[in-house]
Amino acid sequence: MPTVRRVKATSVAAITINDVADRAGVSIKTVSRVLNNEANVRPETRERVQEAVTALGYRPNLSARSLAGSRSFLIGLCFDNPNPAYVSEAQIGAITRCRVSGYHLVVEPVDNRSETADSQLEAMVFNVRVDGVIITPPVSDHPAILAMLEASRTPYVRISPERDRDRGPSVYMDDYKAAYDMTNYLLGLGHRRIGFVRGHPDHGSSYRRFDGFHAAMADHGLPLQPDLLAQGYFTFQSGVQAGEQLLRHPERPTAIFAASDGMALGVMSTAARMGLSIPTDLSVAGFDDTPTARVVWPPLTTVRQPINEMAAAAADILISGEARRAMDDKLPIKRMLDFELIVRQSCAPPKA
Amino acid sequence: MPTVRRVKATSVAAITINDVADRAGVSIKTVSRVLNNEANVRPETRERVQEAVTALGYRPNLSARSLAGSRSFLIGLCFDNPNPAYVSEAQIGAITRCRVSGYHLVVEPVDNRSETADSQLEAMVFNVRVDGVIITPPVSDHPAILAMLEASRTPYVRISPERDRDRGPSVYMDDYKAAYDMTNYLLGLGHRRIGFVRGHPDHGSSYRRFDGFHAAMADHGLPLQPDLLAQGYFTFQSGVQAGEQLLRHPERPTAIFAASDGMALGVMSTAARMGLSIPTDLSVAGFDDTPTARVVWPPLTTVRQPINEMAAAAADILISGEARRAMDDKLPIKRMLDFELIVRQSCAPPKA
DNA sequence: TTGTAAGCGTTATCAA
DNA sequence: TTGATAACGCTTACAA
Repeated sequence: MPTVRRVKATSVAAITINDVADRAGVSIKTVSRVLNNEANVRPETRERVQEAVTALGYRPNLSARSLAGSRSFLIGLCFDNPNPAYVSEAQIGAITRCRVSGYHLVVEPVDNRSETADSQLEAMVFNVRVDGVIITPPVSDHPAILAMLEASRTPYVRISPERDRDRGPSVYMDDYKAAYDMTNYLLGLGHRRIGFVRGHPDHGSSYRRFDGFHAAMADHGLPLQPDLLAQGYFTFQSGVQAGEQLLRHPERPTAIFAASDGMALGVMSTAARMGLSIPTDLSVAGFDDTPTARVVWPPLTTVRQPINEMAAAAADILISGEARRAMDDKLPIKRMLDFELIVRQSCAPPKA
Repeated sequence: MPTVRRVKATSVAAITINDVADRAGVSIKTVSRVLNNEANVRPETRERVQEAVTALGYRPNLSARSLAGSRSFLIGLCFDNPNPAYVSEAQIGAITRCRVSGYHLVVEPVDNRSETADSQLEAMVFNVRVDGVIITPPVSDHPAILAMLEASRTPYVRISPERDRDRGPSVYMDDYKAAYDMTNYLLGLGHRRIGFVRGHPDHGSSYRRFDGFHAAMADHGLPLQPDLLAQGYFTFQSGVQAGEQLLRHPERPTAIFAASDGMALGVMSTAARMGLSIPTDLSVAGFDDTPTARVVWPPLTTVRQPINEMAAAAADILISGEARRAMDDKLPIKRMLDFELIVRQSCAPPKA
């Protein structure tokens, strides 16, 4: 009876650090040094090792590195899923930064409303042992998740946190300045009676956006007019109602700036129902650049969040080790990124 | 000078299999047996071990398992990004199945048009050593990627492949039956003159959808009328043109079934321009259930692909080991999943 | 049914 | 500047 040879799954025995060391005529420790860009390796030795690496097509085994060392080369991305476009962009941004340093991204969708959402993340922290976790909103405010991460001393970066903004490293955009700039844009078109639809009172960004609007108006010598202010809740429906309130005003605004695209769309629909044409009779601006914003007619002028860039920055903070150092030193890390004003066709100078 | 004690990143020394073995009064091998659900462990021993595991909150180190064994407990998900909603649903589906078996998902966006897209995946295969890769369309047809995966003997599952449908395991939906059922639905509403907008001739699904339409009509004794057929290319614009062609017909159809939502939307816009109201004057049905489908007015009746379920099935084929066995045995694996008919308000019985 | 011992492929220690 | 050698925490022979 012939002997049955069991072969490993990957039929060709993978090339290891030993093969490289043999070929380069050095010890594995030296190969390791070159791989990790450590100092104290003679240039010619380094070169010889590098030659062997490429010649052999050597790929360090991540599991072995992780087991022996202190890094797993894995970053976790934790998100809830209300907005696929947001999550998708965040993933691209994070991956882009990860690739540069040979890191990989492990995704972990969680249910943000669940009290036990942290247990879904635990496997990533304790079994996979990711080197850090990026958390997108609204999960970036989940108390149990933050607590679990801190207890396990896992570095994390929050994207656009709302509450406890000084807790742990975070990356966000300048809502205030974005609203300021958008308001300035409308003022530049010649508008003076500008209505504003506020965001949900539970969200910090609502206040920052309102303050930006307020400041721009004030800088143009235009005091706040309460009858040009409406309260919204980030929803389409609340935008419809805010639109009704603002547009049935005897001296109705020539422009309305809503603190979210959803509400801006609601305003547009109200305007349409009232026979007002956009942007001729009314200019409308939104905030967020949702996919629908570019599909409606006329396409909505709005603010794009730098989602991609924020996620990349978050990955960078993790990979560079800043997050861990900040954790040890109790230093806060904050990176504020630039938004983008997306000018489409929903705004025009006021009539006559 | 006091001694500086360097402590590992995770301040609390992690609990290992040794701790569990000690507490349970067995050898680590027995703990390993229990962990991996191996046979030949006395029930009471098994219980004792399990007690120790929960009492200690033991979490096996994935890197160690991966290094020693043949599994990494990591599945890769490879996708291009034309459609965030699709990718997002696929991720949820894959993760759901992964969680059941303690697997995690590593994401890898690639540029499908790039000839060297496979090199982006190589790190996942050779460094991370994922246990398998799920590939979503259109990457599921990328020749270099499939070749690389096969050469490295990495199990993979293709979702909705178009070309070489017998190459490797795949999961897809029944385009034929979906088109058949949708046509039947229109026939059930009383339509007899039904126009059809064909999909892009380069896509296999176009033919399967057309065949389903054709068969349903034939089963109702309605022969194919060439003047009720229009060629489209999955785009909005091609839908506009197809709509013009079909609707300027002297005896115009009472319903139009387009092989994609994009084209259906184009048909709707043409109808609106011609003063036809939907669904009173014309019923329109689409295919794909894109996000826009539910936003337009009237909301579009369409077919939902079981993206979530397909990804879950793909993960299952990988995790269960079917994919690897199929690779060894050269057996094809195919799983066809059920679609869903999404009835919204764009279809109604024909007038009089 | 259980245990001993030898890896798995790296990084870390410490001596040369 | 280098290199033996010992971890790292598990699985897998193989033995008992």
